[in-house]
Amino acid sequence: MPLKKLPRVFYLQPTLQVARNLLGKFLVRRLKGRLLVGKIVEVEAYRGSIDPASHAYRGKTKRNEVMFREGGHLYVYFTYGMHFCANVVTREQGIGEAVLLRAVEPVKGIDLMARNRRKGASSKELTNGPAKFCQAFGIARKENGTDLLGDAIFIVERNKIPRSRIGSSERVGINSAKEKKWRFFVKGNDWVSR
DNA sequence: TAGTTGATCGTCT
DNA sequence: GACGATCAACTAA
Repeated sequence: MPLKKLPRVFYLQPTLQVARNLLGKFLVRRLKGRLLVGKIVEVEAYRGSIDPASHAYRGKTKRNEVMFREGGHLYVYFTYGMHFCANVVTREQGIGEAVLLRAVEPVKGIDLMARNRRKGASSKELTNGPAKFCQAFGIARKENGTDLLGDAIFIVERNKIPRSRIGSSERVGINSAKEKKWRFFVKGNDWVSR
C-alpha cells in the first residue's frame, strides 16, 4: 500500500474541491506506537466569511485562530460540553475556511479504536459521526493546530472517488445557511452518518 | 421507529 | 447568561 502524504498544495485548493477530493483518502493517526487508519467517507465544508454557519464567519477569535492558518492544519473544537470535532483547514493563511471530517471507515487499528470508544470492534458506532471518530482516533484539544504534514496525524493519497459516487446534501445540525449543500459523502457507504 | 431529553462547558454577547 | 457544526438513552406508540 503506497503511503504518500498529501502535499501542502492539496489543502490550498478551493474548499469545496478539497472537501470532495478528501473523500476516499486515508486518514492516518499515530497513537501509542500504533497506526490507526480510516477511509474518509463523509465531510462538510465551512467557508468562513461567506458562511453564517461557520465558526470563522465573524472573523478571527482565540477559539478559531487555527482556521485562519495555512491549509493543512487540524482545527479541533470542543462542543456541547462533551464532544470534539476535527476539521481540515484549507486555503492560504488568513482565510478562515475548513472541512469538517464527519465519518471514516475503519481500515487499520480497529481494536484500538474499539478500546477508545468502548465498543465492539464490529460496531458501526466506532467512527460514523464526527465526535465518535474523534474519540476513536484519540483526537482532543491537544491535537488542535496539528500540522497534517507532520507525523502524528496525516492524510495519504488514494484514488479519487468518481463524481458519480459522491452524494451531497444539506449540512447536519445547522440552522443558518441551510440552502448550501456542502455536505459530501460516499454513496452507499455503511459508515456515513444518519 | 420517531421524537424527546439529559449531559456538560468553552466561547461569545 | 445563553447557546451550540452532538450523541446516546429513553419514552411512546
